[in-house]
Amino acid sequence: MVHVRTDTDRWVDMLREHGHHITAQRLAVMQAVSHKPHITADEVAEASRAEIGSISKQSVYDALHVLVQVGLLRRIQPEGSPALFEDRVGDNHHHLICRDCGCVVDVDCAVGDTPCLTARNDQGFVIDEAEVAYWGRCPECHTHHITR
Amino acid sequence: MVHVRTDTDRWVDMLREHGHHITAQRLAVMQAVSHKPHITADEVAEASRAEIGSISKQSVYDALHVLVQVGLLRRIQPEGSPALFEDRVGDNHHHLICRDCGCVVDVDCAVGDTPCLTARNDQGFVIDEAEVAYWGRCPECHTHHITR
DNA sequence: CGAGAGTTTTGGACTCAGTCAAAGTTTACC
DNA sequence: GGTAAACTTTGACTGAGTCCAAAACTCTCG
Ligand SMILES: [Mn+2]
Ligand SMILES: [Mn+2]
Ligand SMILES: [Zn+2]
Ligand SMILES: [Zn+2]
Repeated sequence: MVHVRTDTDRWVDMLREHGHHITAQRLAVMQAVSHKPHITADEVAEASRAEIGSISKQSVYDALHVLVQVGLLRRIQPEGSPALFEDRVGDNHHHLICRDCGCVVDVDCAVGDTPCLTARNDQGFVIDEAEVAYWGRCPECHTHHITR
Repeated sequence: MVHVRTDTDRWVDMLREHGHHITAQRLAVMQAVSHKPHITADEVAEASRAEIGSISKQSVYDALHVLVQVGLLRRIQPEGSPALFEDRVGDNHHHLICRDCGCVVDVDCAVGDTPCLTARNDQGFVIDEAEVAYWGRCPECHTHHITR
């Protein structure tokens, strides 16, 4: 019987590689985020509780921090929103954000793979990330807006 | 004697055009922001108090909101920072942000004038702003970091 | 398997930036 | 100058997240 490498296996390895313990809480948090990208800490808590019975608010935040550190999760925080977490990492993708309903949608980088890391004049800064947020209205909200 | 059109004149006109009252508080807030770009609400309060004696926290927030609305100010909010205000508006410039000291520096848009408003695939969104934040280390922080 | 070291989780108090709401004050306009 | 609308003040309140010290757990090694 062949062993199929599951997501969980990957998460476990990644945590171990970085010298972290494997806990039910951390796996539940990964599960929650992988099932709903751009999820809030609060929603993660809710989903994790459904999964493992109970988890404290603090553990959710701790787990999210560790998982971001080891590179399994990415944290974004649009203005006016609490932090959002996603498991699509390492591809430097960007986000479309609706001003009305706040929904967030992935969008591939317009420039390339390791892209947009070059500002026209970097003023001596050593840049490691270019974060792009496109603000506007999602299709639904736009329709409502003009037909009102 | 010729009348020289001051910044204050411009602020006053702009407020009036939008049907807002001219108040000492609003002018003091404009003054504060124009003297220190990327200033926090708290720092605005402090500076305004020095200018006009006293102003409540709430009035500072109210004034900042109105001034953003009429287009005299712009509000940005890097992750992990309270909101920052600046009077350089309408030029779609972007920001370099230091991960260590949090300092914020202006950088011209890499694309052009009404630029970067085109995502590769906008998924039906009607985009009105492309916000770009370049994250990294400022010259000083970078030096300290590698020589430590 | 069992013990010990080191890590993680918990719950509760706390912070910080910002908002709400009601009463008092100022501004604009006739 | 008098009036209505707009603005400011004060103080309580919220939401998201952090701090802390004690209790519980995971991992490693004998
Ligand atoms: Mn995303
Ligand atoms: Mn700026
Ligand atoms: Zn929408
Ligand atoms: Zn710095």
